[in-house]
Amino acid sequence: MTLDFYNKNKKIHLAVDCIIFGFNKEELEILLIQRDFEPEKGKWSLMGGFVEENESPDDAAQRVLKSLTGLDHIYMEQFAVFGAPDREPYERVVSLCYFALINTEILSTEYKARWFALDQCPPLIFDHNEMVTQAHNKLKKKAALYPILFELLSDKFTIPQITLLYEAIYQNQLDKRNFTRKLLASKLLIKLDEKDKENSKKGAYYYKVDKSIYKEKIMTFLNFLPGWYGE
Amino acid sequence: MTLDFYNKNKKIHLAVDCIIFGFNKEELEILLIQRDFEPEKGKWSLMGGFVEENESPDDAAQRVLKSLTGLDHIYMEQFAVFGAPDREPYERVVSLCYFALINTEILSTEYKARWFALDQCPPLIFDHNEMVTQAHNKLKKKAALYPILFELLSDKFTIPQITLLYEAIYQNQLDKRNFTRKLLASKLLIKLDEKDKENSKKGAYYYKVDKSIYKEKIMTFLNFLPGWYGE
DNA sequence: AAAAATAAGTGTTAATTTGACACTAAATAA
DNA sequence: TTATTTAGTGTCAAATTAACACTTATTTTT
Repeated sequence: MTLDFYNKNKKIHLAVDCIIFGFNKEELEILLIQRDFEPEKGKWSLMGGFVEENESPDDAAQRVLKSLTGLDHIYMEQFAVFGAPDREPYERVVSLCYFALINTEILSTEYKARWFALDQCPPLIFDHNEMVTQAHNKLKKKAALYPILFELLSDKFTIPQITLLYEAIYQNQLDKRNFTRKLLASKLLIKLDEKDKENSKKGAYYYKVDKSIYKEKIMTFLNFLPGWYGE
Repeated sequence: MTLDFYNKNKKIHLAVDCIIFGFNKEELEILLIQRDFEPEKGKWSLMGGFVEENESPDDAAQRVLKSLTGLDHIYMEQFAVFGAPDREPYERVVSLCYFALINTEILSTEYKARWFALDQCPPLIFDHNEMVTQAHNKLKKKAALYPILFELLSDKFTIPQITLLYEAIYQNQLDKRNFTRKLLASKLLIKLDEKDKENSKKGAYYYKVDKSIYKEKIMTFLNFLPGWYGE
């Protein structure tokens, strides 16, 4: 069945781009690849690729990310569409943008993707720098409203670690006492017996997320940061 | 310049769909059209159409909405992508979804689009019902966090009116005194001398948004509703 | 002209949450 | 044993929240 309705429309290249933020104890980083193919060979860019015939955009994002970085089963959120007719100089491509935040350690060194400090991000191809800026803004908002960040850290983490993560995202200092109080008030954290002794002499207790109440409690996290609500 | 890189990719039909919520004194409504063209002729659907060669998706959404409803310069937000390979049975189409909230009164009767109470939305083509659900969830979240709703009402409005709007969106009762207090605490509202006498004997004062401080104050609206944060 | 009806508008209080503030505790290294 | 380092904790005043019901202005009815 071929309908005139569809035939009259010109199809468009559809792509996905992945903005992967990384955190590992100190600062917020971003994952980039140096293109070893034309066009724009040799330049830095986000991980991107076309949506294939029989996959959804979400699947395409997963596939592209895995093929370029080896990262598998990363939960990415689709957050923007870049679709200006002339955004790529060669042919028209509409790009669906996804972002995620992961622990930098889980990246295998076999792949050519490289971490950059967010504030030292090099010039990227096309409109990719703008994509990074928008993704960072989205991340700030998300972090203020949802405890997603717990999921994105490893399955266990210390309070000093999560504090540093929030400080990295917002590029600001947080009051340790007040922040800890809010964290614990959520009742989402379960204290483990184990301590992380790598980062201090005293050692900090590990916590994990209480998944059983996670879904219902998700909303108690509003106002998570004092006066910091993103954008 | 034709690059192998692009040639290897199969292009895809790209469409936009517009979810337009309407409010007018009482309940939340949704704008739909009955298709007078194939495929799915005669069925109810959202306002949709393809992205053309030389327009951005945002422009396409504006054009499609205007052509089907006459509505012009409506600020719509792109909030989701529906892209499962088989979401339309005829050919593959990836749809970019936009939503907005407007006053039902501004719709001209010359067009065939029709308002439905949100809770009496008929079955729609393809995955359009799911699009409506997702847009409604997004609207709830937005309304809790931003004072956008003021912009979507007419340029002047009464406090009882805006209270009803929030109640319609959240399908819940709000405490009039507490809600009024929060509204005024934002200092975003300027009281006018004029009263709306249509809806009560006593009459309710009109207010308008103080645009001069609107931008900076936008964030003071967080926690606008008691315990209601959407999703 | 008085009374009834309707929706607008307003205040108090107790409980909770916030943000500002600095010391003690635990472990290791010197 | 002393010094060093980072984890972990408590108080208080101020602000915000949510629960609560009566008065006011106007029109309609009698």
